[in-house]
Amino acid sequence: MILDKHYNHLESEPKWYEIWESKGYFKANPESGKPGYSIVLPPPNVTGSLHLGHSVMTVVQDVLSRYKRMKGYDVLWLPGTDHAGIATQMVVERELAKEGVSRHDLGREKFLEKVWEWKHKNGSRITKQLRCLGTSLDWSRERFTMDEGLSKAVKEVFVSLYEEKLIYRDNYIINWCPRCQTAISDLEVDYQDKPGNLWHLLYPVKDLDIKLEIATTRPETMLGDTAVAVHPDDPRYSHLIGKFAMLPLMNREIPIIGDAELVDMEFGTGVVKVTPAHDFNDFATGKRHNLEQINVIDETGHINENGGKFKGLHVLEARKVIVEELTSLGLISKIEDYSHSVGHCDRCKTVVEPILSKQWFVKIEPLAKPAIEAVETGKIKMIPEHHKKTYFEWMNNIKDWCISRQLWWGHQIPAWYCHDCGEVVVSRETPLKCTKCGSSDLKQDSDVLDTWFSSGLWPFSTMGWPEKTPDLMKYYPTDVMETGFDIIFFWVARMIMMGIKFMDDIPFKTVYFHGLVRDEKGQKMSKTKGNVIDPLEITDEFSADALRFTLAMLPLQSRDIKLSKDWIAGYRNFINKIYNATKFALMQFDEDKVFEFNPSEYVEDNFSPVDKWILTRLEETVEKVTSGIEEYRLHDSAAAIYHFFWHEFCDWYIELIKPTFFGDNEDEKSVARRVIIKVLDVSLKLLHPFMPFVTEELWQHLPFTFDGKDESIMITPFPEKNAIPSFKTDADNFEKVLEIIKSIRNIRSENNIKPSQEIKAYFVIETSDVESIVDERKEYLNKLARVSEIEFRTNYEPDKNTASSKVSSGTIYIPLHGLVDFSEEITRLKKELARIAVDFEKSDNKLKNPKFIENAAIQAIEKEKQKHAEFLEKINHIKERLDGLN
RNA sequence: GGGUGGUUAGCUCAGCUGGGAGAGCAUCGGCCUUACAAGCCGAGGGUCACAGGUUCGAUCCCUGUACCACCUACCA
Repeated sequence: MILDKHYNHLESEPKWYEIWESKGYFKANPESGKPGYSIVLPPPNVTGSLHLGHSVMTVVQDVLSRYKRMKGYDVLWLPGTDHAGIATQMVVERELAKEGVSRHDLGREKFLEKVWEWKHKNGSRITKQLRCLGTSLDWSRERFTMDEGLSKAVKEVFVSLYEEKLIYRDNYIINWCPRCQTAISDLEVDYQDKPGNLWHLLYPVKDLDIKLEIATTRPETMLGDTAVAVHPDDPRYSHLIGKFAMLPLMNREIPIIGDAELVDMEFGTGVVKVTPAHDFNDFATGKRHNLEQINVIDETGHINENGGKFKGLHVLEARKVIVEELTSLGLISKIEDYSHSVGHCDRCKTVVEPILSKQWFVKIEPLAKPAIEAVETGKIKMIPEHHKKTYFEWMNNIKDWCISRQLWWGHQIPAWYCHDCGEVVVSRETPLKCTKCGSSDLKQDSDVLDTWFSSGLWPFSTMGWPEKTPDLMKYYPTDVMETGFDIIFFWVARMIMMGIKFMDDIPFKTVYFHGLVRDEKGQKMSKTKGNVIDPLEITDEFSADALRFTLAMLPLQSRDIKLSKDWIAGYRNFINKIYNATKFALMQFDEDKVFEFNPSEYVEDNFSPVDKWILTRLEETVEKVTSGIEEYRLHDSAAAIYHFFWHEFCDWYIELIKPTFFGDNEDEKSVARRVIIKVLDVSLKLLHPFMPFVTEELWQHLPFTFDGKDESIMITPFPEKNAIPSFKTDADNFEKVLEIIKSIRNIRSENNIKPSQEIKAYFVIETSDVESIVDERKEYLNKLARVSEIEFRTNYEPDKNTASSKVSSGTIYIPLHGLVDFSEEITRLKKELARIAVDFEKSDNKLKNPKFIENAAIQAIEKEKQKHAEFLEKINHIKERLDGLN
C-alpha cells in the first residue's frame, strides 16, 4: 500500500493505456442508452508526425471527452488521418528522388503503391504518438480519408453536386505551380514581396503618330496581350477608346478599351496592357469586354507556340530577350525599380503562374448561404467569438472553388470522357459505355480532388454516410469541433457547407479555436527552422501528464502559444506534489488493516475546523473546475485544481492535520483519515481529465472511496459539488486564523526570529466575536507560527522593540525582547548594509560621471536613478533598524 | 489597401458583466521542520502602450495615436 519513493511515469503510462484500451473504455456504444457526445479528431496528415500543435488539440479534446464520459455521456471521439494530397505526394517524390526515380518513371499505378507503403509506415507513428499522450480515442472507428467508405462518400457528393449543376468544368484562369504540375487554390498561394522592375513599354497607336506608355512588371506576358485599357474618365486617353494599338514584336492589332474597374488613373502611366490568359484581373476584364484569350505560357513555365519566335524560352529568359528587343526598337521608355508581391506555391515555393486551364469547380454561393446563416443565427457557436467576423468576411466574398488537382495521390475525379463523341460521363460507378453514343472507349479524368474536398465531409463520412448507420443517427451533429483558426477557410467553412448540404444539419454545435503553438521565441514551429519539438521527447522526459497539464494551463484561446521546457518541468513538479501528498495520506493507514468506509464517522459533528475549511474549499473547486470545462475555459479549471491542491490542501491542510495524525486521539484520527481520502478522491477525479495516468495510478492505491471502488477512475462519476459538505461561515472564520498565521510568519522572517523559537503574541481585536473564533483555533497558531500564547486585548502600547502587523480583524503585536539575538542581528544587518553600500557607491559614481549622463540612453539613466534611489531607501531602512536595536 | 487581435511585474500571460492589480517562472533572504530540496517559509517588483472623453470612480466602456502580430487582397 505504501508507495515507492518516486512516481515512475515511464512504467505507469503505457501500463494504464493498455488496460483502458483493452477494457474497451474508449469505445462508444450507440446502444448504451446514455446521451451521446461526440467529437471528431481533425485528421492529421499521414505524412507528418505529430508536433506540439497537434498535442494542443489532442489534449483539449481528450479533456472534454474524459470529462463528458465521467459525466455519464456515451462519448465518441473518432480518430483518423488525412491523405493530404500535395503534401504526401511531395514527400514520397522526394524520397524517390534520392534513388534517382521520378514518379513518371514509375507510372501512376506503381507510384500510388509506393505512397500507400509510405502511408502504412507513417500512419502508425501518429497513432503511437496519440496513444502516448493518453488520448481516449475510439480506435475501433479509426478512419482514413482514402478508405473505401470515405471514397464512396466522396463520389456520392461529387456526383450529386454535379447532377445539381453545382459542380461544373470550365476554362478558367487558375494558379498553376510549374513544379508541382498542378493547379492550386487561391488559399495555397503564398504572396511575398520581391524586388523587381516596372518596365515602361511603348505601344504605337494605329493610324496616329503617338505611342501609349504602359507600365508593367511582367513584360513577357505582352505576347498574350489582347487589349490595352485606359480609364474612361481619363482626359489624357479617353479619346483613344475604340481605336487600336499595334502590339510590338507580335504585330497584332489590339483594341484600346475603357475600363474603370481595372484602371487606376493615378497608378503608373494610367494605361494597362490586358493579358486575359495570364492575369486574374485581366481575365475578368477580358470577360467584360469579350476579349480573346491567348495562352502563351505552357504548364512548365515556358513560352508556347502562341509566342511565336520566343517559343521554348522560360518566362524569365523570355523577359530578358523581349526587353532587349524592345529596347533596340526604342520601345522602352523607362525602367524603374519596383517591389511587388509575387505568388509562390505554398508547398514548394516555386513562383506560381496564372494560366488558363480546364478545371472542375464547385459553384459555392448556394452552399455558402445556409452556412453563413447557421453561424449568424447562433446554431453554430464559435469560440472565441471574434473568429465569426473572419468567417463572414470570407464567406460573403466567396469565389467558386477549384477542386481539381493535377496530382496522382488523391480521389480521382469520377468523370469519364468518351473518346468517340466527347461526352463527359459523371458517375458513382465506373461506366462501361458512353451514355450518349454507347462507345466503350472511355477514359477517366486523370485529375484528383483537392484534399479539402474529402476533409470537408469528415464529420459524416467517417460515420458511415451515405448509409444511415446507428453511429450517424446518434453522433451527428457532433458537439464540438476543436481546431486551429488557421484552417477556418480551408476546412471549417467547408465542413459547415457540406454538412448542411448533405446531412441537412450542421456538422457541429460549437467550434472551439485554439492558438498556434510556437517555440519560446515566438517562432512558428517548422521542420526547416529545426525548432520542432516531438511530443514523445517531452512525454519521455517529463511524462504525458505534465505535457497535458502544461498545455491545458496555457491560455489556449490567445493567438499564439509560446512553450518552453521550463514550463513543463514546473508541472512535472506538480505531479510529484500530488504523488507525495497521496503518499503522506496512505502513510496514515495501517498496512495490515482493511479499511471500510463507514459513513457514520464521516458526519458534520465530527469535523474539526480545518476539516470544514478544506471541504468547503474542495466544494468550491469542484464548481470552478466544472464550470471552466463547460465554458471551454480549460486553463481556469486547471488553475483552480492546481491552486487548491497545492496551495490549500498541501500547504495548509496537510500541515494543520499533522498533529492529529501524530497524536493519539483515535476518534479524531479516524475522521481525519476519512476527510483526507475524501479530498484526494475528489481531487484525483477532478484532475483525471487533465492528467489521466498519475490520477489513475494513485486512485488505485486509495484504501477506499466514497461511491464504491470501480475498476478504473476513468469510468467513475465526475464529482458533483452538492455531494461535498460545505461550511461557508466556518471556512471564512478559518481564513481569519490563516491570515493571522501568515502575518506572524512575516514578522518572524523580517526580524530573523529562529524557526524553533516560540513567541508570545498580543492581539488587539476589533470586534468581540473574533476572540472566540481565534481562541478556539489557537492550536493551529502554535503549530504553524510557533505562537505559544496569544493574549486578546482591546488596546496595546508597543515599545520600539515590538513588531506589529495589521490584519482584517485587528492588530497583532509581538514583543521582540529576548527573542532576537540582537548582537547577531546587528552583525547581520551591518553585513547587509556594507553589501548595499557597495552597490550604492557604484551607482552613485555612474550618475556623477558626466560621460555617462552625456552618452547613455535616457532610459538607462532613468533606470540608474531609480536604482540609486532604491539603494538609498534600503540603506536608510537598515539604519533605522540598527538604531532601534542599539 | 481591407480586416482582426494584442500592448498589464524581468519573462510568459490571467484578469467573465467598470470599484481589491493577480498567477506561474525568474530574482533576493531564511530553512535538510519525519509526504515532497522536483520541497518549505518569507520578500521585493507594475502611472495596466500613449492622449483625450463618459462616470462619483476606468486595466476594463467610447474616440484618436503609436508600435507588434496575424489574416485577407493583390496594386498594372
